[in-house]
Amino acid sequence: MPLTIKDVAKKAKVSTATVSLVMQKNKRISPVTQQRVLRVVEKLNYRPSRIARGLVLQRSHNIGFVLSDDHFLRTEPFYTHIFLGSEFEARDQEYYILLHTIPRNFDKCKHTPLFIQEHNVDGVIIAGKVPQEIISCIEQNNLPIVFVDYCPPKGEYSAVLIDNFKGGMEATNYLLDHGHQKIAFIGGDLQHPSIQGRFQGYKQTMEQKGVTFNPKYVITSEADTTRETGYHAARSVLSHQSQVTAIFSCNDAMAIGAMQYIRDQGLRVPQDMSIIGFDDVDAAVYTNPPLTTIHVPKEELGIEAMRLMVELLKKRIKSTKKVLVPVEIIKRESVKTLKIK
Amino acid sequence: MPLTIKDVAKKAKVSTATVSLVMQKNKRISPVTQQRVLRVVEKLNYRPSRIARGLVLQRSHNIGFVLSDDHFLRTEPFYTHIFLGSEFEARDQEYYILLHTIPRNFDKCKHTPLFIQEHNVDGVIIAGKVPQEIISCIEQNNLPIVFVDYCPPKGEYSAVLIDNFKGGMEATNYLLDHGHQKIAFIGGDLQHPSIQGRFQGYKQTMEQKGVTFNPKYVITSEADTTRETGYHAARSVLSHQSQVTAIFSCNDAMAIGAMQYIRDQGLRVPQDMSIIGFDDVDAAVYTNPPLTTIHVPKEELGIEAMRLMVELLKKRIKSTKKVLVPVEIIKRESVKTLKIK
DNA sequence: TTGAAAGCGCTAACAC
DNA sequence: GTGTTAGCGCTTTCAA
Repeated sequence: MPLTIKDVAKKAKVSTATVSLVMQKNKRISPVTQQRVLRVVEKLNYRPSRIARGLVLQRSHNIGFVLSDDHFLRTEPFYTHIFLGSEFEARDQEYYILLHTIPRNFDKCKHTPLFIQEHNVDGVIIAGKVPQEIISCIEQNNLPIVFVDYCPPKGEYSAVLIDNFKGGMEATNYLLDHGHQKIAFIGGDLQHPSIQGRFQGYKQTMEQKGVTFNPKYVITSEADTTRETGYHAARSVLSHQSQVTAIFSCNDAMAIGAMQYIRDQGLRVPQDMSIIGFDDVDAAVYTNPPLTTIHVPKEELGIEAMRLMVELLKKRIKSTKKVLVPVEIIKRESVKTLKIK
Repeated sequence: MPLTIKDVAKKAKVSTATVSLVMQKNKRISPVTQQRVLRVVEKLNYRPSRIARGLVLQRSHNIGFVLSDDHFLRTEPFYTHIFLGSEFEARDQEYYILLHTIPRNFDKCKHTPLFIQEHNVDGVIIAGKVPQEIISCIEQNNLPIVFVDYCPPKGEYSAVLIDNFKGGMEATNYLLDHGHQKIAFIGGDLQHPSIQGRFQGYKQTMEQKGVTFNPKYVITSEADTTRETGYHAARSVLSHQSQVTAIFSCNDAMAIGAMQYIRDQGLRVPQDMSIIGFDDVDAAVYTNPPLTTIHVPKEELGIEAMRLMVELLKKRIKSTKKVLVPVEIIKRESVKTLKIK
């Protein structure tokens, strides 16, 4: 019942091949027939079936987007923004995204994306850390991969990454410039490249500026980087390192948790403790006081990932490319200028 | 290069028809050949191509999911949860979701989902309010629609809706039970069915309980239902209706904004003003104090929508069905018991 | 119980 | 410049 190329061909009194060529804006067709066909197309409101096209072209024009539901459901909607960025760009490029979230209790059989084996995607974007099995499966099927915000340390991969190191430097410099010297770093697993990058930015800046780096000021015992763990990390800092005047948190979620702990202790931010975050999450505007942080262009990460994927798809040869997305400091009200120096 | 039904057929020494039948668990195949084919399928790790299947079956096994990006990007990730609910259920049912977000500056030509005309979805789920043109376009293409959280007042549609009226009643009853009588209602456009439902629940409960309903306590002049408008609405209430002891906000976002205003005035929640929200948004746990609110099972809304869609797709005949999802009150700390009564 | 063959809607090589 | 036709991977009649 739905409209097909035959209907258009019949009505325009041409062959289906001609219609097909016109739809592809092929030059070989005379302007006259082209106009005739186009008029019918418009009148009938015809669009070639993506599925039929996909079959003959052997390309689905879909891109898989894989991330853990844990990441997606985070209180701070960081990955949501990345995902939406990719979605916007996909639409611009006339691709569709097939989202696949991975549950915490990953089961290889049950949770490997169907779209891989069913040849329903041309490539897949992986946001954040996912089980290695998924990556292997995609590679076995010879599909191009673009990583966003996380890239396996081993192997040659295409990826869109945050300039974590530079962000760490900027945050630390900002605190230093405001007279802070005893700066704590709170974060989760230092093995994670993002956290490590941010930490290295902090550490190296301290050393460059001739401020002694004190490992006691570094709290990275927490497994996760949530508001809860930020709360705990702040407790560690305040109870054992009372000289600390500022905290650089590896992300906003932990910074928000830390602020909560500080407030619960009857102290005030920034009067009694300065704090700077990383990510510039939605909630950072609404904290009390608003959180000074390193802005990560989340939509842009997603957009760049999609662009990179399309680029990879265009050139037939396998190649890898890394895109580093810049960050910038957003000055709000959680850092105080220290007079005593 | 990718694995096809032919490869399996050849290796199992049967025809492609037989393989196809086996894949569909068709009884007509003898257990012996069935086993033989299945073994090859397993060994080769074969899965029928979704696209080829789609072409011959005339079903894409994709479901479109349409919502405004405005809704998706809200500070409170309400629709994100609905979307993820649908995604979970889709995977369970071996469907895929094609997301399509609609920008604020909707342009009929540019922003009508491609997947409709390209026969790339079997049906579409519409979450929240979207332009009428989209709905018309889907209907013209004879695709089933399931609405979530909003349903056009006119016409017979399938929809999954929140029991807003009951939620409004529960919230109001809770305040009444805690001794409040002068209860303000703050909300956005009363024409919106959700807000209207919540408001009616409030109004009718007041009247039923013999508490005079005072229209002056109703602030619905705001166009939107954001933290900002909640802030403004609270200002209206506090400056003109100083007798009010409690506020019922039509959603959590406005409630959070209202709390901010109250705090900015040097007043405290709930000591000086009680407040109850609606939605049970992620942030409601983190407010100071945590917000008492009406919980809306957001994932479930998405799941139900997807289930309804699949149900519609199974029975060939057109039919409509409405699902009402229940809500429940979540008691936290933003409502005080009034002693004076 | 199994296989041959047609055909889903489209593209592209080739013929005219 | 345009039409004919084979075929993408699969399902499904129909025949054997």
